[in-house]
Amino acid sequence: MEELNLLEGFNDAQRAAIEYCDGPSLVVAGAGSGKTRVLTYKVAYLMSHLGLAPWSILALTFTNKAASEMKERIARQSGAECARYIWMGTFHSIFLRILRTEHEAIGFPSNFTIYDEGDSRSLMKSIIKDLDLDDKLYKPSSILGRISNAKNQLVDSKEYRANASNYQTDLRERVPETGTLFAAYENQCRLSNAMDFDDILLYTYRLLANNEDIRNKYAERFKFVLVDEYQDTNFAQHQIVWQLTKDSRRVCVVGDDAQSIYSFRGANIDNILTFNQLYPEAKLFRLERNYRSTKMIVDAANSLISKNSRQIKKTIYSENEEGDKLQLIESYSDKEEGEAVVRRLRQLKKDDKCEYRDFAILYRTNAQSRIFEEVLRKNNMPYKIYGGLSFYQRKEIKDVIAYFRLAVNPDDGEALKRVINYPARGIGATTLAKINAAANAGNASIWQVVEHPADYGMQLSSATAKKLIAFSEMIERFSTAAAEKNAYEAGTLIINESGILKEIYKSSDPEDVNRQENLSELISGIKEFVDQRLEEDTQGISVSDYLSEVSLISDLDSDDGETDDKVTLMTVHSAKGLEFNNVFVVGLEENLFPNQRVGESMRELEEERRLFYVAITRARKRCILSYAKSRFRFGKMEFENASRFISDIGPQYINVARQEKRSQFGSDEPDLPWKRRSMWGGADNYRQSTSSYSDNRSETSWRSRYDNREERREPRPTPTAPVSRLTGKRLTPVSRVTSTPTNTPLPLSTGLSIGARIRHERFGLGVVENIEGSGDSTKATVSFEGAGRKQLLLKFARFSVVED
DNA sequence: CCTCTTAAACTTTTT
DNA sequence: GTTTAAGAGG
Repeated sequence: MEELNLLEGFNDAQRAAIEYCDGPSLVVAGAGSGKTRVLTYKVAYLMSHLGLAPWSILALTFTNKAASEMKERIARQSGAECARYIWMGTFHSIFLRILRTEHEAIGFPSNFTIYDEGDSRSLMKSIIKDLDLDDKLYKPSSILGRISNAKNQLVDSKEYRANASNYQTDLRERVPETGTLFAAYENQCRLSNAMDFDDILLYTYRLLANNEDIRNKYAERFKFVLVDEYQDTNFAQHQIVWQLTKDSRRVCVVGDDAQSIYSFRGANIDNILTFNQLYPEAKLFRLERNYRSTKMIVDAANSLISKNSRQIKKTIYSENEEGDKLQLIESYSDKEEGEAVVRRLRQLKKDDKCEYRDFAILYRTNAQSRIFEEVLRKNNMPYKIYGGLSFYQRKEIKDVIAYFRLAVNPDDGEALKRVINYPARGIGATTLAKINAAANAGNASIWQVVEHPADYGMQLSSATAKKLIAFSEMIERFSTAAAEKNAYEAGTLIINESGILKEIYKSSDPEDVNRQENLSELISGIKEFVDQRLEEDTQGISVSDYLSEVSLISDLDSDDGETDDKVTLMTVHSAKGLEFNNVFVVGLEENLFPNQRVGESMRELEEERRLFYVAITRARKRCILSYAKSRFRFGKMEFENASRFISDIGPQYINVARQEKRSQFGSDEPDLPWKRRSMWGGADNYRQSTSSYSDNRSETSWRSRYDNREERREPRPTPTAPVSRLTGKRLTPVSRVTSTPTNTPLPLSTGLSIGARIRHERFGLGVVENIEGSGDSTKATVSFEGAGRKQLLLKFARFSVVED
């Protein structure tokens, strides 16, 4: 165990923040001010100086990443034993744990499932359909957004409907039935024994606020409560913390208003201000010294954030070296941006003799990652992408998880709908619709109807009834397995007996091989989960325990980042709390960063600016900004101006790298020889890395590529202009362009004969083995080289005869 | 009832 | 450009 007594290496402000434990405190911690270090030391201090037991400390974070990092650090400082018993995790994971224990008080069985966003959306969609509302007006995601806002304000459907002003707002927004939908959604969740993310907070609040004994139990258990990233908490979280600490008043919240970037999810900077109202005696500590970045970066970030009006006053400063100015790379297109950034990255790596892991490329939206991925791959540079569609979002994984969920909680309607006919077992949409209707009529879960169809007035053919019985018996077997075996044993049994394994291993397409790999990764993940818990002697190795953990993980936080040397690609949001020697912030264009939807809203614009502030302050040594004048969006080339945020930074902090190369788009000037000369001439830094590129692209090759491109835009002259079947008239050029058939369906009179060789649009080369029928229903049996034997209805098949 | 083809919508950001 | 939804063929 490390020596803690000295509190060495902390400045006065940090030390004061650590040592003050007598009452509530608010620590305003600027970017890079050693916030996490202070927090972890404070936890250690609570144990060593105040003698608090690990299990009497509650430390709440916002993300899994932050929680696991803190856990790790505390394990290093105070020993793994201590770290394990501290109540440390995200709001959602800690409260979920409490809710499972106290489930009776909120009227849920303990095995309730967590609906992710996809589940919520499909549930809402089916509710909208069931209520026969116009799906043009009622978009599941926007309705869910309204419901989410309400829940974050601790309002349930009953209260929502009781409040007339909600109805007025909904009426104005042309969704007057929102309250009805809210109630139906809530009811369905209850029937399915399920909660969504917001419910976890809402029910936790209810639990504490309505049950004084339970509130006391936890308020007394947690002798000290710490909250990280307080600026990102919403009202519900804020109120839960209040319930837990209003008596003890031993609470420390840490946050930075300048880094509040989650208001879209209900986060409220005002919680920091309200904190002072709720706890008038709270002490305020400011951590203003930045230990992470160079003076240049800190000053630049300060100059940016000073453009925001709403903020707590503070002066962030750095005592580190001066550092280089920020750099701005301008490119003509998104593709060139990718190349320029990677080129610069390679150069920096060479100059500084540093590693790939010293670099991060940060962007506003996940969609921007693709280009950088491509360029990095082309350059054989290792990279790692965070975010995007996570492992647990993949179809095959969600299918397996759905079976697990059903095994633990058969009432889980969304899981049931997902797998009742996967793998195919002849229970199709028609049957499911009937079951659903019966469930709605009887206010029962789908599972109840499946289990006892007759009780709900279902009239089924004997074949269908048989299939349903087989399905429900299977689920019951799974339930038994989930209850008796550990997650790994039960999991493999389920994957086998459900038919998923067979389904996924039945073909060897590259895509299916990929799914197979994912499936085996999932299985080994479950094994790891079980083994690790056995090793650590942690309770809970059942499927249910596994699900609880998995349902709150969105990003794959397999932190092998320490061991392998890779460039990091992520959104700015997910970069929060991290740091890198060199940071590229890319796509700095209007309508992208700041994002399009910001529009005129000053508040949202300021949030975007804070987001940019977060991006810049991730950098220790160098920060490189980049934008492209044109970019592919929504399948179209779009032109944009540089982001206003670039000019929000004082010009004295930025160097503009010269544009190096002409694009084939957006310019009517020819390729410029002098531009290339300037690269050779060594006027800028990119000389060596770009030279080979421009070499390969001589004037002629560039020109011919351009010309080809132009040519392709013209409608190609068609040898035989298509003739409308109905009118016999020649089709207009317009419709010809939109529907140019590459393979005109062969007239039947062609006299296709047995033994003929044909080329099919999709299946490739094949030999006709048999022909049967006549007229429109003429069928040919064709044996294809790649795709095997197929039956083709000649009326529709798209193929051509291959002449010998 | 399943699978393939085509059309439409879509992009913030995360628990 | 990508993914998902609806529609139609087999």
